[in-house]
Amino acid sequence: MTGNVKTSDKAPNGFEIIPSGINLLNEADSPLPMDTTGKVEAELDTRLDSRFIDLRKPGTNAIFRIRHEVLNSVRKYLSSNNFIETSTPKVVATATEGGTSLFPITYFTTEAFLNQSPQLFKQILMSGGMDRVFEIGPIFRAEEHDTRRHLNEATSIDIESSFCDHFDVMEILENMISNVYSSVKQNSQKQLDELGIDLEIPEKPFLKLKYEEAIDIVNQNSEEELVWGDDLGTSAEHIIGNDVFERTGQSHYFIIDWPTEIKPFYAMPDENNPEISKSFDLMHRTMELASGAQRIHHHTMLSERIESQGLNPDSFDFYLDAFRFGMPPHAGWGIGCERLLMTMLGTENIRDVVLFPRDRRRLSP
RNA sequence: GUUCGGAUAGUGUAGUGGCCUAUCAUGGAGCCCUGUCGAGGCUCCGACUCGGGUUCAAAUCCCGGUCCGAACGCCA
Repeated sequence: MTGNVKTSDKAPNGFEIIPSGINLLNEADSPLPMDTTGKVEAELDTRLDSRFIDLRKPGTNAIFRIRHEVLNSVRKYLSSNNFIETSTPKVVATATEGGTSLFPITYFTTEAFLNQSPQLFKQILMSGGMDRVFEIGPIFRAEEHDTRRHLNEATSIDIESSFCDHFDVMEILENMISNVYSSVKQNSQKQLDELGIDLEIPEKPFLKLKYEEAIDIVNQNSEEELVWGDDLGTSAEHIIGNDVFERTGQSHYFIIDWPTEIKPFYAMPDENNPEISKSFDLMHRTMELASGAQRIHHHTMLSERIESQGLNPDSFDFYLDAFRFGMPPHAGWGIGCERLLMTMLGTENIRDVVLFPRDRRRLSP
């Protein structure tokens, strides 16, 4: 449309165009798959089937502009703290950590898998003298989970840093989270307004709750009878999250001092008490956001840990070799980008913050 | 994977055996009105997830399939 733009008190936006010409660029079919004006809600499933229309709604659009701001501020923050961005393979020969199921694919004539985490590769880089690295990329999990907070393809923000322990990287993590919140508040206020969100920046430092304290909270506040060594289930996470929130008014906190047995093989056992590992989870009141640890940097110890978790060290040669020629002590973490966004914006479903989510039932669009 | 719940116009919904040739909103088509609003008024259009069963009678009850949601499990 061409014409003169005039200010007008009566126009909803404060201005209007007095047209002198209209040129039809392309016609739209009718009816539309859903309403874009906010008069009639559409269910998530309907919206995802027609993302191209859904994205025309200001609220949906705002989410993805904020997502950009989150990733942009993560890159800026980590870069300015001497981390360099890396890209590691998503097509891999073996399971990363053994725990979760992987998607098998055909790679020419052999079987390969989609990677569940850049973990092993970023550790290899530590041996190569790339002292501080980060990666933002897709991870794939073949778990048949069916919840509001799981995806089969997610975006992971990962760091690894040499000459650091778990406390050092926890500090980087909480600083980064705080920085992301500030950046979004500063640069995406229009989008936050569109979503009706008054963003509160989490207070630092985040509470550090010991695993054994977390267990006590659950046992005191519920019917559950957890014993040392048990993993924390969903309802336990909620009980702990609510307890922390009531006491501190904060949604973010760390759980530290996890039993070595329930953490991945590469987590460093505590020197004074090997039953406990130098690992942590970053929790939000509603769910787990990140996990990290100081890593084992001794070849022999690592090889033994792989074996004791029922895995075959031979299939980890490509990884273990990096520990034989001078691996510095190092630590790192990985945080789910979608969970970070979801908890920040308070969306009901993680699929709300992914353009084209992949879950157990959805492979298209 | 387990348990529970659901599926009605393009979209979101009402309807728990006969009053359903199925409600309302939004949308579309048309007419009227109108400096502004999600403009308004009127007319019309458009749907019971699929298959089987019960019954004189099924959107409604029963069985199975498909799809969807929630909690849990698993995990980030």
